[in-house]
Amino acid sequence: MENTQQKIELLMRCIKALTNETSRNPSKYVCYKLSRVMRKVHRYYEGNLSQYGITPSQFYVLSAVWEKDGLKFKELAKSLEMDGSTLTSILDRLERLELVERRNDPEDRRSLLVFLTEQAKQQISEMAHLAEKLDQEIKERFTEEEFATFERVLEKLSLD
Amino acid sequence: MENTQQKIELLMRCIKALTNETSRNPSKYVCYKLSRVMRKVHRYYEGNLSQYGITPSQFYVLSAVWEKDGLKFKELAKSLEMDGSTLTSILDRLERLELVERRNDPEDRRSLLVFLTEQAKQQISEMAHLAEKLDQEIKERFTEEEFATFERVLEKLSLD
DNA sequence: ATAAATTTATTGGTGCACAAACAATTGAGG
DNA sequence: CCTCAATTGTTTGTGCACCAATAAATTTAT
Repeated sequence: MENTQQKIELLMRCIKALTNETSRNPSKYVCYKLSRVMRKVHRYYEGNLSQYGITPSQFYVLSAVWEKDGLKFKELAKSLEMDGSTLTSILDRLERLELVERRNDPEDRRSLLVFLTEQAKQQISEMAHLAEKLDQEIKERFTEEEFATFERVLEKLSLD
Repeated sequence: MENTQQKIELLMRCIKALTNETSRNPSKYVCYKLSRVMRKVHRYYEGNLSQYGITPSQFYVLSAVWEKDGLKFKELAKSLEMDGSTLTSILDRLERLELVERRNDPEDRRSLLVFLTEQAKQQISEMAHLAEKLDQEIKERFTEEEFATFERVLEKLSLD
């Protein structure tokens, strides 16, 4: 009887530990989990993209410009949900790498338009291919349904 | 007949757009989705934790020290999977805020031990309570099974 | 038409995140 | 011992990410 009681207590402690209900460890927080995983995946992309001399964030910007060449700075920032000042600094680096070009908007002198350089146009599809491969590697580790749920939750969280 | 053909083409384009198979938009990449959501959730935590004058990362460090007071710098960095130099700068700020204290390790003069201050001990449980509330708000938006799958995928990604 | 409000991109400042170089200390092998 | 290798934490440098303040241009209101 006592033995049973002890077993029950042990099991309850296990459950609490597993569900992190009373733990003080930060790994119980959604935000912490997200940032940890994001950093890990980011480093993985980073290590692979480094052969092109660019970072993941720079790659996202290039992809967005690739999708719509010559779009406005403002639209670019909006589509990437990125603060304008962050985009400014990324464009500075991409321009120094001669992958991107800023041109004046003939219709609004406050605004500016962003274009890929010829060099970037030649490289970007190869970069995208690499990124897709990395994605595939990640997805392979899960069932389709599992990963679909994962992405659905991400999608829902990115709204609001 | 032609009409049917057109419909099929339209539907196929829809499916491609939905599955992002051929899209150049960066939002198709797992890494991009992760970082976007992470930033969003991070900002949400940040806005709430700001009443205590700390950032999410600082909160994670405080929580980890709260869990095990006086642990070694090295162990702390390892448990948070955080680069040593990052932890150094966070501890600098937490020490300036008088929430944390660095002490020499009597057993190894290279090593140092990290402690919460009295002030931090008084505040940390309230902070943790807030963070749990924020987590709860996020989880409420999904079914239990959905979120469990989400966390399981995160967990699996954070390994290896 | 002109002053005021709004929009657009940049700058400056803070706080991560990480790699590389470094100084101090400890451990191991000769 | 004593040198050489390994470990520990900090510093330095780069790249985001975001806020607040700014300057230039445009729009609105009067």
